[in-house]
Amino acid sequence: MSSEKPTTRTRILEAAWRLLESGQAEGVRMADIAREAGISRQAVYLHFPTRAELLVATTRYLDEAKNVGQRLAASRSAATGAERLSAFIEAWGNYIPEIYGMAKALLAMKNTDEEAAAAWSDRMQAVRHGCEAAVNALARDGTLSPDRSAEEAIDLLWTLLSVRNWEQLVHDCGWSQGQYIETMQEVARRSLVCDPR
Amino acid sequence: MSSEKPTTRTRILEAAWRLLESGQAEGVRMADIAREAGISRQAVYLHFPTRAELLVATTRYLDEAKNVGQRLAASRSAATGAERLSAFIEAWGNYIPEIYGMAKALLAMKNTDEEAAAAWSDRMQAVRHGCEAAVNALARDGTLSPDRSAEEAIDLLWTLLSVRNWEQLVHDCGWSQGQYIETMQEVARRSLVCDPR
DNA sequence: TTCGCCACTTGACGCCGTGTCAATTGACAT
DNA sequence: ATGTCAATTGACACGGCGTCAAGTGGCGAA
Repeated sequence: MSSEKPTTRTRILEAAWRLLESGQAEGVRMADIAREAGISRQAVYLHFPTRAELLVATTRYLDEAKNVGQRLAASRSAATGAERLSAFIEAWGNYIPEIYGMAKALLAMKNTDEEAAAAWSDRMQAVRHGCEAAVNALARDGTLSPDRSAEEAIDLLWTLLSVRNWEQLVHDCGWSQGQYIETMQEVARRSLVCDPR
Repeated sequence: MSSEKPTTRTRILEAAWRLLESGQAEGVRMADIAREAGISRQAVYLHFPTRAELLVATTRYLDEAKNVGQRLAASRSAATGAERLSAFIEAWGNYIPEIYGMAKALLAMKNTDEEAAAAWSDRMQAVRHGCEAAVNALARDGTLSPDRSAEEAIDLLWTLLSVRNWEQLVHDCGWSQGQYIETMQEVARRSLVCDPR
């Protein structure tokens, strides 16, 4: 349905991806993407009506290429709820840096663009479902901390794992990726698991 | 040095404040502020060279009016480190909603404007110092969790208390302010205090 | 009173980035 | 040869920010 030839459309998506990934996010204009794709600025508009839709399409393209679904699926096979929680944090946490450029651009557009906001919210709901699954696994085991409702636990975990938090710890505070993962796992365990082993 | 007459400058600052506070942040243009202040758009430029500087001046004005320093000082008088941590989280957490409009605007500008980025970073460093003081108090008591260096503990607390996290929990997840404060206190306690009472 | 200063006004303009439009080119298919 | 379709070139409108220049009106000093 969608993968036969190295089309212009694809070249645009890859150009956008390349620029966003290794990039000052905000500084990626339509003209830049066009140049990177070796195409005129107007040609981009032949394929994507607005900048927002191009960004959204790029996220989808990325998700496909990077195969998020499959990665997060790994956490589903964990035996206990606590293990599942850790596996999920590791899977998602290691995915963040790969989508960070995109995320930053989308997050910036979110303020002004309805569509970008919807797209971002959609992606984040997917993460939230992962959080929900992890919390449910804990609840099933009876190891979910009793201090919080399941709903609150999900909200909390989801917030803890936000891209912004990753950005602040890894970029602003200079944490390593490993440090980030381990700490998040531990904070989550201590905050959500009733007898944090 | 700065408070004698209800000057135009002040009216501008108050107009900006009013709009940002009860507002769609991003939708606050120079022209809007001017109109709100009952002044021509150009007159604003007679007092503030750029939008960024106006926003920065507005934060300063707000800080003065709301008296952050004094509020955070309260947490300094707590007896134990753990109490100090809780008091600090409460003080800062309750301050966030009052500056949220400003914060949002500044945060949005941060992407593109050097000066806004610096101003925001400056404000956030102040919060970080509060975090540092709380962590140091724990360390002095010997109740700082041994799993983390003091530096890491500060980074973690600072991140936990970010405006973005407040926004996500209170606005996106619909938490009440009380729910937010209590949960943050508990997560911080469990993550940073060695024998979380 | 008159002059000059100063804050402010009005209105126009340039810059930049997004998005639109129209006219043209060139390849490929039939 | 002709039609189609992707892409090109170049121009333009719009919205925001910031600048510039030429007023206007009020108030204090001479």
